[in-house]
Amino acid sequence: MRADARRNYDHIVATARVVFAEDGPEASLNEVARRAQVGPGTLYRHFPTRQALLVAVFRERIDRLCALADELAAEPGGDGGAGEAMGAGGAGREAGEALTAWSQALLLHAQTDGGLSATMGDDPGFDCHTRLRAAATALVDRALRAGAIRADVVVDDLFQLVTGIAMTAPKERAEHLLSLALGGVLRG
Amino acid sequence: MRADARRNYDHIVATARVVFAEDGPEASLNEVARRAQVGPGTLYRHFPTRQALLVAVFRERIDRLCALADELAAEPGGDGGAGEAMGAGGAGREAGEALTAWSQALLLHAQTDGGLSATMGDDPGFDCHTRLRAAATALVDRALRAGAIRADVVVDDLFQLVTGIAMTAPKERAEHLLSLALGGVLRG
DNA sequence: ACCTGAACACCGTTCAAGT
DNA sequence: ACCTGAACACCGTTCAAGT
Repeated sequence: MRADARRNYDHIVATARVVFAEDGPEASLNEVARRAQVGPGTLYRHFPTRQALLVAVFRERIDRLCALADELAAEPGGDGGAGEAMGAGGAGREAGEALTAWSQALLLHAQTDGGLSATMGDDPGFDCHTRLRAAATALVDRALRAGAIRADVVVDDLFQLVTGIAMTAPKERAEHLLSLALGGVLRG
Repeated sequence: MRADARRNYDHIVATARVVFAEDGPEASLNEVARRAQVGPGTLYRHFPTRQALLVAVFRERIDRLCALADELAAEPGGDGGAGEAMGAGGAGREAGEALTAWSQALLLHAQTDGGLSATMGDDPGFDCHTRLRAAATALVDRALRAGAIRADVVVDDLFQLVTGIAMTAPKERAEHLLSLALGGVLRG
């Protein structure tokens, strides 16, 4: 990558971060190009779709979310064995708490600066949604094995509840709504 | 209202119903005007905002939802008295079932032809959201008095959960998600 | 190789001119 | 009193022409 191209790329991402924060994820791409002082063609060369630009802007945050999921999944108290299928033991409680904690982090991300848009639409090459889904799967599976959540819950349920709440609820109510929704997901 | 104006009005609504069903609630208003064979100015004269047009298209459906809420709220088994605050009695169960049934109807409406958009944004003069909210309040209050739902639940929680699910979940999964979410709302 | 920016087809919205 | 449709300022996106 040539030096001027690299500079343009970085400058576009930095500008887009500001513009998305101001105007939301539907912000005008021409406006981004204008403020980054490049032609619209240059923006489209680097980021052929809006998704691609959103992903570039939110990449770090998504990395952090994946890392958090990995940490939480690696904690002790994972499996509870067959005898603990009803989730009465401490392992079930910890698995449920880990899932709750991660859901809260995902909700916070989705609510901040339109992080949701970057996270959801699938995108060849990076595919945030798939990565987050994989990270979350470990947590959900562990909770299922420990009997901490309803047996008919799947990973996508978690995503759809969290993203739905992020889209509709005012910021102050979102946590409360998540606690309601998780109340139906968790057991006991 | 002059005869030709009335005819234009009706024709615009009928055309919009088709176009919204085809292209979703973000469909081009110029396209609606074109297909209704009126100038864009005529459309804007009758419907100063997109909301106003959406409301006109979905008015009947919203009326039906309000009527359903009224019926369900008028059913027997409403209050359980102070002694039944833990929701153990049949009245609590019925109040919970009524709330569940109405939530399912609201979900169905929100999922069909972008009914959500018409329902939500507030709109002086008709204000679907306010009307639906009032209708739902009776059901939620009754459920609260009967102890059928968590004490910290408010009407808006119900709306935000249902609309969030309608926005994010694929049609086939929506009912399952609603059952999860209501599992956290309901008691027992 | 990469950038530029004029150009295209659209959008929502308005408003002078008509009937 | 109501309708018309050209016009305006925008949008996303493309692509010949430049360096």
